[in-house]
Amino acid sequence: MTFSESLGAAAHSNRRRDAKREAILRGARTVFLGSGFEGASMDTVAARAGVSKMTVYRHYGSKESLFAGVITDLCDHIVDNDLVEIFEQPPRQALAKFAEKMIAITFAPDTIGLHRVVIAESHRFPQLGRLFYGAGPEVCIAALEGYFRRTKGQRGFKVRNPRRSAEEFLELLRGYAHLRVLLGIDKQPSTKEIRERIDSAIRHVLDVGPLKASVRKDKA
Amino acid sequence: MTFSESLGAAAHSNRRRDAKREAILRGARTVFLGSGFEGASMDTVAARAGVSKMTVYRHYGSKESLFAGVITDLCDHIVDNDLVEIFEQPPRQALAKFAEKMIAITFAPDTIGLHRVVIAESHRFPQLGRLFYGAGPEVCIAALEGYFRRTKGQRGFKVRNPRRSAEEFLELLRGYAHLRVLLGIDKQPSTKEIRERIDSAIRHVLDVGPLKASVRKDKA
DNA sequence: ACTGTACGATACTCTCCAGTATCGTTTCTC
DNA sequence: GAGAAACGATACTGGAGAGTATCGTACAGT
Repeated sequence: MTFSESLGAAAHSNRRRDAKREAILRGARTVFLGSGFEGASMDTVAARAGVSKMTVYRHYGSKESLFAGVITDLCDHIVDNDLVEIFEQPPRQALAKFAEKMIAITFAPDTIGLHRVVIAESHRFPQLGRLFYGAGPEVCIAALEGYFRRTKGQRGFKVRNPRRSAEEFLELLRGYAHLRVLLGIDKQPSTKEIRERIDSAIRHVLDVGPLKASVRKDKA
Repeated sequence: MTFSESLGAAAHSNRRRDAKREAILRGARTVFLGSGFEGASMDTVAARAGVSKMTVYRHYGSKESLFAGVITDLCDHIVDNDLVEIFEQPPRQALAKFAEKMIAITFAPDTIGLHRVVIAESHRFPQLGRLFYGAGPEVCIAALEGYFRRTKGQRGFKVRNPRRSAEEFLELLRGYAHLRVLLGIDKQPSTKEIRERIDSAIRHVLDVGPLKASVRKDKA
């Protein structure tokens, strides 16, 4: 929810205006994520949104403002589903499920584009860097950290510092596969690599038996 | 493009010309890393290099060509020292030394700027993404992979797949600290975080004996 | 000293693009 | 159905920046 939206749009519930605003946002999203801030032109945005350029400027006073609106909107929807309920199952399944969710979010085309453009423009818009990190990575890290904190002391966990382990789990998940996608070298990581990464991440925080045979909670 | 130019310049060793070319490259490096490709202007580059704009165009025929030259030159010098001799010591010291080296390279301002700009422009210049990855991360991964391969079977190593372990070691090293710097949130990781990351990375690939914090006596 | 090549300075062209102005038309609200 | 707000189309301004032209000057090698 953007400030101007929650104010101006809620005051008068103009259906037509909101639809246009949404169209502008969608068009601008495509263009900005594809061409970056400098590379995008307002004419292209207007054309892509199927809207007159004047309409764009009636809604967003400047290119900067529109860009900020696009990024803010995207950041609001990076992690839409709540991650808490995932953890209501045995550790291995919980972490595996969480990992799959993380992979799906991280490598979603919009997330990749957002990632790229925010890194590129973090000089011009320093606040957007913080916004993105807080709405994306930080949310995921915090969710996992909370889980580790709740399960602290339970057998089977190799967690000493919940915060550290949460970061490390997610770092092993994305790793260089993420960079390769950001650089356009790979389009997506292979399913094999995803499987291996999930396995490694879980092994890093859980005491997994030497082989596939999962050792249940017996005494040591 | 770059190849023909570098040949032509080497054919006649004109000292003055080479000095100018070097100055242009230095100036362009600063401007491009600071403002990105679109954000940089050729006038600024010329001024920064202390050179006429015409001179810039006599050396590099276009902005694209100059940009490619800058990135190529930077990629040639990401990992300048040879990493092999580092490994000629006991595993822990070897890995610790290697890790410090990697941290220093990864978080060097020029590397950060290069990273940022290559990610940003990987659409416009797809080959530069591959060039960067091959000259930076890939070199480091391969060096560590080679070490793991040579020490295969030795006691103390938790390496099953040398390639995977090499990637994971480096991923734990940079992790979100790297992203935070790329986003301009942090200027550099703290020395404490660096220490912890090196420790985690080594623990991930080495069987480290139970140290101080291993015994859980806190939090009932 | 001589000649060719590289450099500097300035001014110029051309294109692209952000943002504005105008005004007629559509659509929502009451 | 009337009035108000929003939209569309088009043309415009002003500025920034890539790349060029010209010509006079500085420097290298013989």
